[in-house]
Amino acid sequence: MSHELPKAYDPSVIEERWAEYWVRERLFDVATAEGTQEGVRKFTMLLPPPNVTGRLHMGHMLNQTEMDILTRWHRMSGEVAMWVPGTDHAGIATQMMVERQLASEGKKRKELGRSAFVERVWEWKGVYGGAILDQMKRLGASVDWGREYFTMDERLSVAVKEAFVRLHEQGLIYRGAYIVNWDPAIQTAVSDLEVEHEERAGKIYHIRYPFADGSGSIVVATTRPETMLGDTAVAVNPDDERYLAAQGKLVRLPLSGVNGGADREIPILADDWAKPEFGTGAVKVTPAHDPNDFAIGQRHNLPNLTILDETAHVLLPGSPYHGLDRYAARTKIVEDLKELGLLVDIKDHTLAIGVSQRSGVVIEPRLSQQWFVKIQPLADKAIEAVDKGYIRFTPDQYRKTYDEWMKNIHDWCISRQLWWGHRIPAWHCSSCAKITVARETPHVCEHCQSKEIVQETDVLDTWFSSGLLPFTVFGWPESTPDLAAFYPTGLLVTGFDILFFWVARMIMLGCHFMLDVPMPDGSKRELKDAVPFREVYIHALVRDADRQKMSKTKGNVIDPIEVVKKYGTDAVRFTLASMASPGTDIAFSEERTDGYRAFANKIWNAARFLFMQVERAKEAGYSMSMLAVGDKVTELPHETPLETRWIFGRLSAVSAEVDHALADYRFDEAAAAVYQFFWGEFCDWYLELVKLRLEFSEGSAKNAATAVSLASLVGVFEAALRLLSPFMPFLTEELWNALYEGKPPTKSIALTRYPQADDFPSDAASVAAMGTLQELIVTVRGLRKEMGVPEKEAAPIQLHAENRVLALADANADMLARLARVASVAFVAEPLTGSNARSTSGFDVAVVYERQIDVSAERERLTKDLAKLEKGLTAAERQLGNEAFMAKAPAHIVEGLKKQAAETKMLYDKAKAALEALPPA
RNA sequence: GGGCGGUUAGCUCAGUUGGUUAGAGCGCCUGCCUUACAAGCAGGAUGUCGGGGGUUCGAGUCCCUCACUGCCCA
Repeated sequence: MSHELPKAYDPSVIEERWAEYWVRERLFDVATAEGTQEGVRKFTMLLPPPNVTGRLHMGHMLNQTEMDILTRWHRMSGEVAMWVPGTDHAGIATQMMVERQLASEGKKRKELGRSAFVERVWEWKGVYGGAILDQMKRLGASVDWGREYFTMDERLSVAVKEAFVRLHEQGLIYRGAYIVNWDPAIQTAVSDLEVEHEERAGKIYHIRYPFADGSGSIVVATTRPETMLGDTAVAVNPDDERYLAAQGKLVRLPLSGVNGGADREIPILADDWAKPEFGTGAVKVTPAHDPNDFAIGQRHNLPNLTILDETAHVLLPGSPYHGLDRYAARTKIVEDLKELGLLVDIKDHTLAIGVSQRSGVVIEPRLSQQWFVKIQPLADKAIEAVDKGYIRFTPDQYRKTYDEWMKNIHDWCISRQLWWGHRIPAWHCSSCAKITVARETPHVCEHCQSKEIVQETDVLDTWFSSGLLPFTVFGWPESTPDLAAFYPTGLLVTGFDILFFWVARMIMLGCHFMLDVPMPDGSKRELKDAVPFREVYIHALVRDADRQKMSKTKGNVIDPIEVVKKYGTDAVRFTLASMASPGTDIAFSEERTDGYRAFANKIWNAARFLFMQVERAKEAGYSMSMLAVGDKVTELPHETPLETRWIFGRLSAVSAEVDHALADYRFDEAAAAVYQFFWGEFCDWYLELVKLRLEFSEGSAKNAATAVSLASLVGVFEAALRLLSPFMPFLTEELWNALYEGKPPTKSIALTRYPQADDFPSDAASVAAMGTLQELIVTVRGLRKEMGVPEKEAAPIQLHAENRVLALADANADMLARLARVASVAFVAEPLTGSNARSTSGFDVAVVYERQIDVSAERERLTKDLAKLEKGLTAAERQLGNEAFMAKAPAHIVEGLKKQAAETKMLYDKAKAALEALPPA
């Protein structure tokens, strides 16, 4: 403690040092052995793997702050706390990133070829892929770096392959031609979840299709005229009387002729899908380019005519539209229809359009061969797991959201037409056209033994591998000690945006695969132990200070690293924690962060003060020894002054409060409790009061009260640092180490014990007595201010109260003198009601000071007070006069109200007397 | 179209199973360079709890309804 601390806290000079130290010393790595010990409590959690191409954003920082607070809290509470980090190979994003890089060199992916391209991606990953985890390291996330993974790691790839093969063997994976969401920019299928629905202003076109027999025509309505080239029918509702005669007829499809040939003829059929009230009531059916039309096509055995290629250009050799982009084709087709007199009408229409979340282009529904997971059997177990309470959601409302989604789930398209990702372990045979799915690369077709086999070119959806992580990170399919020790994990903390993408899929896949893995003791695993995690905490969105969603286009994105540079990691963490009330979005404001930087500075200065005192004490001959880590303070020597008994009592209560709040994921309440204690009680009151005891000037005698005060000051501060540590790990690490003069009992404050309520003596009488003194001090301060007593001038007071209070004031006259500049206390028998007096429920107090009374201000204050008191009194009396209330309300409520009414009456009378005593205006 | 949430001080938000006269931080106003801290100290002002109706001895809290607003799904 001999070193000097700078006057103001500068996080930038300490944070990087500690961040590096924590990683270098491997402080948060967990050995498997620790997790397998009998009776040891475990807290295990997976980091939602950030995208390997990503940079840390505010959402990550919130997510990681919450996880780090919880992990540090559990760790300090004596549990084996393991938080596993890793990154996701992010198939589409990474491939796009590298393609962009290639483009800048004038190269194309397809020119490079698959294996060279994949090699290139690995190179890219090696150079840039660690960025986001480096950012995490800098922010001090207390993760187990020894267990860091990447979803494309060899061992995880083996697991992915195994999962695929097993699902296939179980008949839960199939391949087929279905309409999928096709991204024409990236040229791959994407899942339903990767499509965002937007409302856009568009048009609806009414087009006349002439009957083939020349007997008339029918008008269809469509928002996508260009797809008419692929029409294979027109549908009308079977009950639509307008079209009864038309059913069964053929129409000649305009513009459909190729190479100058005749237009195709297609049937008019009846199908419920056609809604009479929509458009003209007749719809064109394009099975290969619309999911609903595809379903109609299935019902009526229509041919599927693909007329758009993988890039959404017309694919119809011989047609004048061949090669045109979908929108160019639309323009031209509309023009041509107009010319032919077949365009009946164009109306404005708001259409719901699917946009690829990845590339931003409009999704083109496309018929293609894809791989799917038959999801219902998995979903059934996933529903049961949550339904039976094996997995608990916080906030609880997400349980419903989850349930809704899970009950309306569709088969999952898991194939992607990409090169970067886990390649599907299936081989196509060119001899018999059958497919061989295998763990090891096969040499021959398993059906016909032909050697003409070639591996499937598609890769798996990235979420397929992420969904397996809760068990693959621990070694599945091998039965490893880690898997036995750490599965299921305890908690998952994430945002609602990936509830379906990831959370739901982990639950489905975990429940499915882990049910087959026996328990560590060899018994059969049940669903409750097959779940990937027991709790899910879903946090809100971080918005900007104006509650706007952050977006690159709006330009209101806050870079957490920038804010951290400006205010320090601890201040940003504290801001996020203090605003993280479950279910409420966070409006991130720098003003707030500035406030928490001030909090950090406050603590820093409290430490400076404390170190200063310890120095002086040493010079005065006091010896100081720190408590051993984890030692409880069970009882205090009888010389212990009131304020020290009080602060220990408060410390005990706050420890309990923080513990409860964190157990309920109430980061906001926990942060507020620590903040209020540290600043509002420890700094504002305790430090000021303890100054009374720390008299080290020459000539003052050594005494027990000083010794115990000094030891308590240091002890309470040390414990408070531990209490704060999960929220502000950097500041507390620095000060805690300073406290031990570079010889700390453990390698980090993060490895000490979290303060528990019964670690400290809690004396209710002292806490109550301090409460009375605080009220007295605050009241006197207020009076003095009002009366214009100069700040530095001491003034006598008069006090009227019961003996208990008088005795307290008498015994603690030094406190009153120090904190309220009380020169002397006179005890008076009569109630005090003058304009220099104030009354509380416990006492009347008057400040004795000659002054110019601001009569009008005083009258205003008293009149306001009186009105408030009268209102309260009326309400209370009405209640007490209410027989029903007296009869039905519980006794303690009635008692409380009676007591309160009496107090209010007393205060009312006094205020009234004071008002009447004022000289007339 | 279906579902879920929100509306409390100037701003951002708390408010436990209904229980006494609704809180915090920031901001605002006033006075202080009080030897840890001006990133500070002390004092102060600020609310028809979105509107209406109901249940109850008692409603910010429960129910109905309306308005506004956000999100998810189709």
